[in-house]
Amino acid sequence: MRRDIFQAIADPTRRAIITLIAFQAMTPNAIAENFNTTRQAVSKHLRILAECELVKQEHQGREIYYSLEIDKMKEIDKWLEQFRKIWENRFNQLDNLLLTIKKAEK
Amino acid sequence: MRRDIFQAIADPTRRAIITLIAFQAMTPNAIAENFNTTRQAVSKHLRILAECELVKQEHQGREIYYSLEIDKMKEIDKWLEQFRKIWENRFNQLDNLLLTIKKAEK
DNA sequence: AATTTGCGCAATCGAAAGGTTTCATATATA
DNA sequence: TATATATGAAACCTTTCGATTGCGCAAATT
Repeated sequence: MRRDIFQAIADPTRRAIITLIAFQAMTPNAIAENFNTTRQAVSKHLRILAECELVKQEHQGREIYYSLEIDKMKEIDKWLEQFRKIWENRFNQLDNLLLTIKKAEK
Repeated sequence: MRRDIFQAIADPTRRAIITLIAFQAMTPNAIAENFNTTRQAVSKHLRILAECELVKQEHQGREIYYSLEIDKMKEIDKWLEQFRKIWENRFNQLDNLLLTIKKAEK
């Protein structure tokens, strides 16, 4: 199935996993210890994250270390870009308003 | 049901709606004209967006104008913050590497 | 060689998602 | 007042999601 990064971060457990492995690679078992679910459930989440290339695997013996593909996260940032322009502009408008008020006070 | 902004933006149609009404308020009918679904389907999406306060309504006679609650979008940005630090740091590391190479060339 | 450990995969299940159709209601228009 | 229009809500259906259970396989350990 076609996976999407926005769909990937929709699930709270997956967001937690992302945060967890952002700084250090971890095995499925180690990750699962942090949640109230089975290892298999975590494994499924990892598969979804891997499908949309949000995580990368590093095999080491029988263990698999998962780590965050940080560049992929930029895609979310990229989508936000269009809106950031708006809210920054709003802020400028507020600036202008405050300036107008100050002028009026003089 | 408890709605979540990340769940809200998981659906591609909802993301398109968000982009559509980011700059100007629109009625459900006008919004629906842009998609290959019924007005009722769009209405459902709007309800979900309203539930997590991503859109605000402005009643005007029998019409309802929907517009984006831009501040709510910042919550996504806020979550991204922690990762932005990482990828900016990566960039600095690359900078340092390039610097080291330059030094070595001398 | 036998057993334990780490892992992914497949089957199954209940809940939720997203869509359509049908309706009820309020406002505009004839 | 009768009719058309804009909208939300409810009922229903199919697909997808997230979780569990049971399994098989490869690597480590005994």
